[in-house]
Amino acid sequence: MSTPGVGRVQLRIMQVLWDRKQATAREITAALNEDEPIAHSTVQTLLRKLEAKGVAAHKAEGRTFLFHATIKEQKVVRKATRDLLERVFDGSAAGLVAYLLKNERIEESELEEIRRLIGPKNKK
Amino acid sequence: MSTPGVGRVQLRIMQVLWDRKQATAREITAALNEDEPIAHSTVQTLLRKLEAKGVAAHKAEGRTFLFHATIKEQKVVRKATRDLLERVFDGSAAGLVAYLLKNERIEESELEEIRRLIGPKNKK
DNA sequence: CCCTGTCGTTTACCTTGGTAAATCTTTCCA
DNA sequence: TGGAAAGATTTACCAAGGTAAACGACAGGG
Repeated sequence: MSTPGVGRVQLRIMQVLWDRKQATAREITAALNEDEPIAHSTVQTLLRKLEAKGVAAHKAEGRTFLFHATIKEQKVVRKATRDLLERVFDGSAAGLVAYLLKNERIEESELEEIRRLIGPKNKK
Repeated sequence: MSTPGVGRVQLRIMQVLWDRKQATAREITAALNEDEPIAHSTVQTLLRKLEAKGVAAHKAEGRTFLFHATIKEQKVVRKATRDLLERVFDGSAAGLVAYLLKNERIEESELEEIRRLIGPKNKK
């Protein structure tokens, strides 16, 4: 299976799991509520859906469940990025990079790092 | 209204409209079918949905409709990119650029263009 | 011992995107 | 002139994502 897609809120849940390695539903709800209101039952429903698609799992810790991610963040990042690339930039990573450089503000310190990543012009 | 989101296929339809300035439903169906099979009625349904959300419109040309986009491609590109940025890269354009440079193949000729866009290191 | 709060589970909607057949309508040619 | 072809419109599903109340089970305090 080719990395299932996760929705917006589902992703936020996954991010909590990646951050903390493991967390109870309650903890996740608390974490998400720092940004936007969401009912605990909603979080539980989403956790189920995440487990159903195999990207998260849980083990019982007494009466409560401890959830953890079963897929690497890298995979999800890759899929999300590839999606944008395919849909909007005709598959061209360079096109997206160019777009970002032209249209989004980037700090000089960050540009520095980017220059480093590209490396010097190597003449062929 | 803050630029409505358009789905995968809806976006492909919009891309045809941006390309050709205007097109009939038939022409759009034909264009999409070059890549993947899709029923004409599906295209028509989607065109309606696009009109409903105000990103496309039509004028009658005899018995048939001529559709055209009513929103700039730039807007949709921006929204889609911002979405990925917010959801996955914590809003950091530099983070996404770095990710792309590290994980996606980019041609040397394209790198050249990217270097140009960044500009030379200006020492502080 | 029982009541209440906390767990997880079940059930129920709503929206959006996608897919497409069925149907109404008009045109035009055989 | 009558019916097929081609438009548009209506109607119908299905899946996914999100939202959340309702419900059943249980542990722990008073």
